[in-house]
Formats: sequence, C-alpha cells, structure tokens
Amino acid sequence: MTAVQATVDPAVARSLLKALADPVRLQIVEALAGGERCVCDLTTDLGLAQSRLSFHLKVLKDCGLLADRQSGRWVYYRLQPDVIEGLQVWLGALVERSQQSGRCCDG
Amino acid sequence: MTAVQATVDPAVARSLLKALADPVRLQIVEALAGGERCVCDLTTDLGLAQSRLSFHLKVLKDCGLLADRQSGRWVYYRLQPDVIEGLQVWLGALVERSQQSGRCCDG
DNA sequence: TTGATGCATCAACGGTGGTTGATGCAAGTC
DNA sequence: GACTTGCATCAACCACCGTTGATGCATCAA
Repeated sequence: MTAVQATVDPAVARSLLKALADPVRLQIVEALAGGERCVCDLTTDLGLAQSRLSFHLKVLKDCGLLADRQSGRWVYYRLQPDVIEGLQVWLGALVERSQQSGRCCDG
Repeated sequence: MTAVQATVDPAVARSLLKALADPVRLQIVEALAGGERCVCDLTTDLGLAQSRLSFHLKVLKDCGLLADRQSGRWVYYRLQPDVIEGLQVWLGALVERSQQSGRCCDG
C-alpha cells in the first residue's frame, strides 16, 4: 500500500470537481472522512431532509467518491480515498506543468 | 522554493472547486498550464466568444487561481500554482483523515 | 399479514449560473 | 483629432441543477 497513486483522466477529474463543488456534498464528504456512516445518522447529524441527502449521496457515489453497503435496513456510506488521491495527483500534474513553463515570456 | 505548502481553508477550497468544476474554465486552466497567454490568443485557441471568455477569466481570477497583468492593449493571464497546491494539500488532509478512521466499524 | 422504518426515486417547482449581443472604455494608430 | 483594437461589463434570456413532498420498495417487528 501507499503505492504511487495514478492520476485520473480529465473527464473524471471534471466530474469529481463538480461533485465536490456543492456545499452540501462537501459537508457529507467531510462527515464521512470521520468514518463510515449510515444514511439515518447523516440525516440527523447534517440536519438534511432525507430525499435531499439521498440525492447528494447518489451524485457522490456515481462519480466514485463514495461506496455503500447494505446491512439490514440500513445503508452505510464510506469515502473512497483512492479517488480523492487521484484528483490530487491530477492537480499536481497541473501545477508541475505550469511551473515547468513558468520561466518564459517576460512580455 | 518548494516549501511545504499550506492548506487553504474550507471556504476557499469550495470556491476553488466550484471555479474548476466548469468545463470551459478547466480548458482555460489547462491552456494556461502551458504558460502565460493574452486574452486574444485564448479566444482564438479555445474558440470562445470574447465576452464568454472574459466572464470565466474573471471567475478564475476572483478565486485566486489566475493573475493578470496589462501590457499595452493586451492583458495577460497566468496560473497561480500556489493556489492549486493549496487545494491539493486540502484534499490530502481529507484523505489522511479518512484513512486514519478507516480501520473501524465492520458492521 | 399488517404495520413501521430506512432509503431510493420521481415530478414539479424555483433559483442560480452561464450565454449572448450590445455598450463602454482605455490604449494604440493614423 | 478621429478611428481601430483588445478587453471588461451589462441586461436579458435560457438551461441546468438542487429542493421539496409524495410515492414506492425493501427489511424487520408484532
């Protein structure tokens, strides 16, 4: 583990950025950074209507940021750190490219 | 240089994510990763209407991702890699937290 | 079987954010 | 001075995305 994480492709990066750009979804992600939670806990902790939470969980799951599992009546969601790392690497590549070409063109 | 980059605060992170979540703005950022460009060059390279490009440049500049300078009639835009790095670090903290709490709760 | 709980999904509505074309303004050219 | 060029800004329009309340479907309890 802790192998060098591969970058995601630009289309995936876009979908991840879009998913993370919503304040409610960012709340969810930060809550799940503390560990796996079931939907009912998230509902009360974040003070969100159930359908609203469910909508955002779906968005986050569809882009790969979240995984879920069912246990009895409850559904538990958890973060997928690899995916976030992929985005991180993608941003890093951007930084690198820009620094590489930075020593240019003093207009 | 290459000092350890500080993380951004959550509100800033949100605005950066939101700014990067738009496909046109992502195009702009990737174009500028290749080095500084003036607006007129970007207009032709990306095939965007001038007012449209100008709108997105403003969004990117307002959140700190871009800086500009004027030279004669032309305005040149460039990336601010530090800001992207800040976002990267912020994502890293998220990953770290989630891995830390990952060894929990096998329901 | 009946009823309750946890969650997903749907249709309708509303708001925010991006697009477009016009206008304004500053910096150059003649 | 008048004219052109490069860019920012504005108002009007439009599309998409998130919200809401209702409904459906499992799972579990009685």
